[in-house]
Amino acid sequence: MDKKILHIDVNNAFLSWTAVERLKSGETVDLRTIPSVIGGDEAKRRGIVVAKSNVAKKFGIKTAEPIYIARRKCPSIIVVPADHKVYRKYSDQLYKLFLEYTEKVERFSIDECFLDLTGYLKPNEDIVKVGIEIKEKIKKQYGFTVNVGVSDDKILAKVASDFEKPDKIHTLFKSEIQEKLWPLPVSDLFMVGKKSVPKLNNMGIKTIGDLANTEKNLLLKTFGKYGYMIWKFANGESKEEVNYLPEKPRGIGNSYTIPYDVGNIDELQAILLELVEKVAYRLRKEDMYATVVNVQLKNNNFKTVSHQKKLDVRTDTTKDIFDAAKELLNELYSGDLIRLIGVRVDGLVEKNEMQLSIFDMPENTKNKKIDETMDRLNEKFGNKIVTRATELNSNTDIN
DNA sequence: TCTGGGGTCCTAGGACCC
DNA sequence: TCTGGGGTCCTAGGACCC
Repeated sequence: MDKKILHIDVNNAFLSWTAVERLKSGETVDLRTIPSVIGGDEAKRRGIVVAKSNVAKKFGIKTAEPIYIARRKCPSIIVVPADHKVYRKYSDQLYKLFLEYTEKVERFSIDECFLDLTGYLKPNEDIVKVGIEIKEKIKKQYGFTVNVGVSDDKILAKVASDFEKPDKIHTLFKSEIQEKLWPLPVSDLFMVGKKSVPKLNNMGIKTIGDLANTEKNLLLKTFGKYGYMIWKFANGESKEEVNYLPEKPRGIGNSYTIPYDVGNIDELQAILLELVEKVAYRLRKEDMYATVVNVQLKNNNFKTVSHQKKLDVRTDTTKDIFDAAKELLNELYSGDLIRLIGVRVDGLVEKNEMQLSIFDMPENTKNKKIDETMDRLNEKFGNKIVTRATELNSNTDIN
């Protein structure tokens, strides 16, 4: 049976949500009606555009570009900081609303969901009508707009929601791809980014239609798996499912652009510990163990290097992760001036089941106890109240 | 006061094993 | 006695997404 899929995407999500929130608290200016962006703190060297109003877009302002460039394009631009709590709130509200239509809702990102309505429509009920109903309900109830893509293929639904914006619904059924999809530039296809476009263009592939009609094996030979994937997307044959069951993360990371360049490994190590504490805390919240630790450095020339290390023993303790991360930092650090430092845990495995035996040996229990206590105190009194910097940075073994 | 941060997945090459 | 080949694991880096 043909699938019935909606992809729903909030228009200028962060900016719209901030605008709505501000209007609710008495602000009279709607950020959506003036040149405005959500942006990072320039003084802290995080000054890029995260989201923009349609008015800002008319000035040629682009997402992810430095704010000083945006300001050059529009000197009167209003820059507003991000507020992830607000975004989470609206995202959750949307998700709940979608669940009224089907239990098969995939949260693809904070502001995008796929809805699989296959088998959830009444006899003769039109999926487009349902899409319109959802779109209008959101506008009326919450005061922001969304785009809706409708298709019998997941990837096509996603591409469709990206057609004309804002506050629009578009269909892109498999039967419509020749007319609606193939004339578009290949860059409009999901997963075709700015590195692939010139390579495809050099092969004479300019439109999605060109891609769809290129010999599959040529793409496979030139681009490997990736080539075959985008070929399937271009032909409306993604066969992708709406993954509505919550999934455990594959990795957890935290990185930090330091407001100034750092050329001192002790200082890097101190920052690394703070990052590890956050990562390890989240890992424990997920009830998972890590088997790989990864440290990344970006120098003042924006060159990025990373090292990773598989652990002999899976762990969720701050100490184990920090010990590994410290080693990796020492290997990596060559005396450059460092702009960003990051840590990730990967190869996550679920805690449940057997697996206990040798990993719960007595020498580990003390570190676990420390972590549990720290987590409780941090939850009670807020982060940063408690720090173990001295213990973990000293040379004494806390075992 | 020049360029974020969170992810996922893939690839290529080396080590190692049979 | 002139250098196999398949498989797995590990690592570093990169492409892409929002």
